[in-house]
Amino acid sequence: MTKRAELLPGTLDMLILRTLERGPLHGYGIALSIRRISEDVLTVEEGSLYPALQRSLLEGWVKAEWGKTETNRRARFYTLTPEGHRQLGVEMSEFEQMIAAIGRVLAGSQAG
Amino acid sequence: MTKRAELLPGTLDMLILRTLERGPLHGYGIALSIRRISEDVLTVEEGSLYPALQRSLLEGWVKAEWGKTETNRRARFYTLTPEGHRQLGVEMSEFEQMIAAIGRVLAGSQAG
DNA sequence: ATCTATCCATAGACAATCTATATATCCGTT
DNA sequence: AACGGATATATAGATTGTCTATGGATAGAT
Repeated sequence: MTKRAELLPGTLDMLILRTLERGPLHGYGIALSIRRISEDVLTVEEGSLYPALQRSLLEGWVKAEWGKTETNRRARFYTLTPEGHRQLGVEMSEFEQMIAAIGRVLAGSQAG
Repeated sequence: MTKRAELLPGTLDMLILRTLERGPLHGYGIALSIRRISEDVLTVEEGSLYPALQRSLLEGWVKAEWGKTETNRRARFYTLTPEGHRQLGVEMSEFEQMIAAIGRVLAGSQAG
């Protein structure tokens, strides 16, 4: 059976940063948010999420602090930094350029 | 320096199959075609291209035979099989579904 | 004859994702 | 009080895909 990817590789950091642009959130909440807004198309596995958050911390795109959720659970809240905001802009514009280019290659059989 | 990807990972097979849907072509020609149609945004490196073609051969999505180019050069021409055509349809529809989902996350409009 | 562009192909490095696992807590149910 | 399910973080290891680097071959132009 063909294994269906849960995520388009190379887009996870962008999705996380965009999610955090709406406000600080903990890891689990980020994963839920992406899944819900994507209407269950995009599933972020823990094994992808936490390494990605570590990368973003190292890059200075997010900062983290421990806190409590609304339901009184211990969780680590991530906040977008100004660098992260800038990075998101870069990634979104590169992504859109690529999608447009892919669209040009794909166009022809279904575009009409 | 930030390393810019030449290609959105996970899309190469689809781009190759779609290129071959227009007619048989050799590897080098596939790379040139993708680069030109994408207006230099997408660059397919040899180290990505040939392994991808080998995968597609093994999967039965393409078949290959040696021939000559218009300029009298020895080249291996790849042709899309019916299986490859079907596979392309699957990959394009999954891709579009993902792009739509990513678009929802990036746009931030919650569907209700 | 030498250079450039065309053409195929592989090995190894590297990065990103997924699978699997471990730990821990809160809360409702039995 | 014990249990299970949902919440929550995190890492190790496997897998996959792409890129870098390299090698070889040939046609045509200088």
